[in-house]
Amino acid sequence: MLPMNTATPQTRYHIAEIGSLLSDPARAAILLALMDGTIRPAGELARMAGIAPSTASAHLRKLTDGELLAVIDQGRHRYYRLANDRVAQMIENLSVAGIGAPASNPWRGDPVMLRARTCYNHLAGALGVAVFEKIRAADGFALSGEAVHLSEAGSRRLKQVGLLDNDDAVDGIPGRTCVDWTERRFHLGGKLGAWLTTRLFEREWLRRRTSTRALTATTVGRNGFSALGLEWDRL
Amino acid sequence: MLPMNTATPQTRYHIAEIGSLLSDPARAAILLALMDGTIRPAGELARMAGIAPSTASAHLRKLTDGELLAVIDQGRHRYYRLANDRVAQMIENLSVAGIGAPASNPWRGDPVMLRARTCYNHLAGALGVAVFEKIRAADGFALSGEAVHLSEAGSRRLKQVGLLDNDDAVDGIPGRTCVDWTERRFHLGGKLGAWLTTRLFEREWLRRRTSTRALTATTVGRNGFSALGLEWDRL
DNA sequence: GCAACGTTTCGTCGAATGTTGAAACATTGG
DNA sequence: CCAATGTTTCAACATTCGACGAAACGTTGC
Repeated sequence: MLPMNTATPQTRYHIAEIGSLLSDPARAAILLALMDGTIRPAGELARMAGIAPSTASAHLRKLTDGELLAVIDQGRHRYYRLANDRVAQMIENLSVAGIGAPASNPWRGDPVMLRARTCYNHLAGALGVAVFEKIRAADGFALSGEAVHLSEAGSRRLKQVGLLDNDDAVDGIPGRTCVDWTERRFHLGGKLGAWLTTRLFEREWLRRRTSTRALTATTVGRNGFSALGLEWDRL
Repeated sequence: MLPMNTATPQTRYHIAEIGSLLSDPARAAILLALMDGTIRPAGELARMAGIAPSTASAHLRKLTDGELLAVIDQGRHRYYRLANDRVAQMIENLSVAGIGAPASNPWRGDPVMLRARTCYNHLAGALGVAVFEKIRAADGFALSGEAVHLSEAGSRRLKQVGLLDNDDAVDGIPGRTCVDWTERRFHLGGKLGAWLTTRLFEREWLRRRTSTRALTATTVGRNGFSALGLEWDRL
């Protein structure tokens, strides 16, 4: 046997391992079902993937062993979730490249998804990117590498538009920059991103569309974003 | 059977299909071998992956059918290459998330790779991002979406530092913004990125390290980058 | 305790996939 | 035209992997 490429000794197995986890439609369905950041029990995931509970159990075991999923024990239920937002990002990226007509890609075609959607547990799409940019433009973020923290100015800005109260403690919440695959720019991820997104739901700025990751802005939200310098209708 | 998730009808199969292609170590090795943008004949890829030519042929067929690879017929040789830089990017992204200790990720640990490397056929890493930023800061790019073209000012800047000649016709070459996974910023991809990178090799600013995608700057290159406002040693 | 419920384990079946050598096909160069 | 070289096809084999039902395991609530 002639000498082979030794430059990437373990990476190939690493890639193959992740590929194996993604190579099954049932597992893909499970991952996609959790892409909105929800936490779901095994039986429900089985139903959503269209397979028997026992089959799902095997798949879930593989996915957790592979550290793509994490599990939360709660009595006779076992709730599964994506291990972290990197996994979500990876999956979002995956379906963009490669096979088939670009039309088969939901993010290429669906303007509703392009405008505003959740990526794992935080805001993505044109709106996600725009919000990130507006806050950053106001020096609202302390950035170092991919780490993000809300600055003094950022807190002030959020209070101005009514998204932050005086007794909220968000200074310490760590965020991360997250690449928005449709916009090819950054949006806010990490715990800070999740917090802000939760707040947008609480304050009723945004509402989830049924059975999609797409989001719509309420009238309150439109006004709020407008106060941030963003016009929903122009996104 | 209870109702299942109909929100993503075909995406799951799409993901599973790409996952299947990545799920084999031999195929992963083939893809990794082409990650530096090289074009290689089937036999060589077989050798690099450590498999028989007949086996490699089967894998290559799958990869081309899946549009992850493209093939260039040239006499009795068939040269394979990555289908496009999206595929390269997807693979680079893949190995970041998921299984195993982060230490097993080459881009996390290797400072040489972090500083300058090729992504498919163009420049990436800290240098790639910095070059993109410097040219952009000088209004050197016409940006629209992910499309990039070199502007008047950009041509002028490149001529100043000796990377562009008067008889070069680069106005029409289409570039694309490409997300740099280690830096979490943009660098220049597409045909324009490939052109610039080729030019950097031609002018001997950069040299490939043996058997890696990592790059080193020559003395000429250091001076050149310095003229662009970049200090190689500070990257 | 006991019944109901959710989840996992186990055994088995069938389909899909990777592997190879030998043979066929294609191209080049004498 | 023929030999050498590179690539693909073919047939056969071994292995892996997903699917399911039945049974075991664990938890909750009466």
